[in-house]
Amino acid sequence: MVLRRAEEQTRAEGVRLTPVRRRTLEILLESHRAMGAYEVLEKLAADGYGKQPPVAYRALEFLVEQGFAHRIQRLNAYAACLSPERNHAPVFLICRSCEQVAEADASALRGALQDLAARSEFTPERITVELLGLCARCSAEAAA
Amino acid sequence: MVLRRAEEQTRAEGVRLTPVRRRTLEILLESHRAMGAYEVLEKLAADGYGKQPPVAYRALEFLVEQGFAHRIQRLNAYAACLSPERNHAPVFLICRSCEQVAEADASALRGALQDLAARSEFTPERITVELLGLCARCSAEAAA
DNA sequence: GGTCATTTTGTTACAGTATCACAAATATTC
DNA sequence: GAATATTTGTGATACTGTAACAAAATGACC
Repeated sequence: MVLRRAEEQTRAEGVRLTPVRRRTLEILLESHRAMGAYEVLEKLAADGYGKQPPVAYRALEFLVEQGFAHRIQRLNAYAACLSPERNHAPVFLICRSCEQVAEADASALRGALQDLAARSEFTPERITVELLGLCARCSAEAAA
Repeated sequence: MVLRRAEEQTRAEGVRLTPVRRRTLEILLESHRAMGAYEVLEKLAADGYGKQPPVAYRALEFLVEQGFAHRIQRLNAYAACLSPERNHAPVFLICRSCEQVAEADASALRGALQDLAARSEFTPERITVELLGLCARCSAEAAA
């Protein structure tokens, strides 16, 4: 069970699975859905915890750091498409330092993703593959 | 050249690459980065176009529809991790109808992604793979 | 060219998402 | 139990995105 494992792991790591944090994990587990931070916040507030956004954001951040939860990504930024063939599914290489975005071709991944979706009887409509990290130049600078 | 191709394609499709839309594409092309909608808006406003968010959002939406730009995804929702081993890189199967999130294992993709990153001399730190679509139940309901 | 329907642009107003800065409370260490 | 560090809570505010509607531009038709 996930909660039990979380308790053990936090004890082992010397970090604290405090009541808010624990309750936040429970909320995510109970819903089985992707939840917005404000949705989590409402439930925390209903249980007597703080009512302000940072309460939820901090607990969620902790869970993500510890690997107990994931941050599901959604829309926020735009980049021109450099190879505008119809229906291409690019991989984005996003540099977190200079914010340059490179596109690479995802066709090698496509087959694997289709298989995976088929095994779960899932019908994919939009595929998102992003690598966040450092581009060649910035990682050279970081090393210098 | 991307702009020229966009002109031809829009003419062929019978849609209009109006001045704002064209300028928006130029702005994205000039920056070579992922730009937020408000950043684009500032530049549009400086060029004498509208100053309100919808101006940028609409132009960007058009470009994405036509395949001239991509929407880069960012943080918005959270889900509990069901297999909290350290360093696992899950694929998310997100149902756009019921919002359930399933995790599948991405290890099959990992190799391909590493290769791809290596070829671009890119150092990945965080990998995001998401499939947005319909889960088995919702797609059955949609068919009914 | 003038009229009509359609599309596009612009604005106001507002909803949703996220962070900063600081105070109060709680644990941990010695 | 006093000192320190961590965590929680609050108010204020910034950033991101959308709804609704009016004005302007475009295209089709006569």
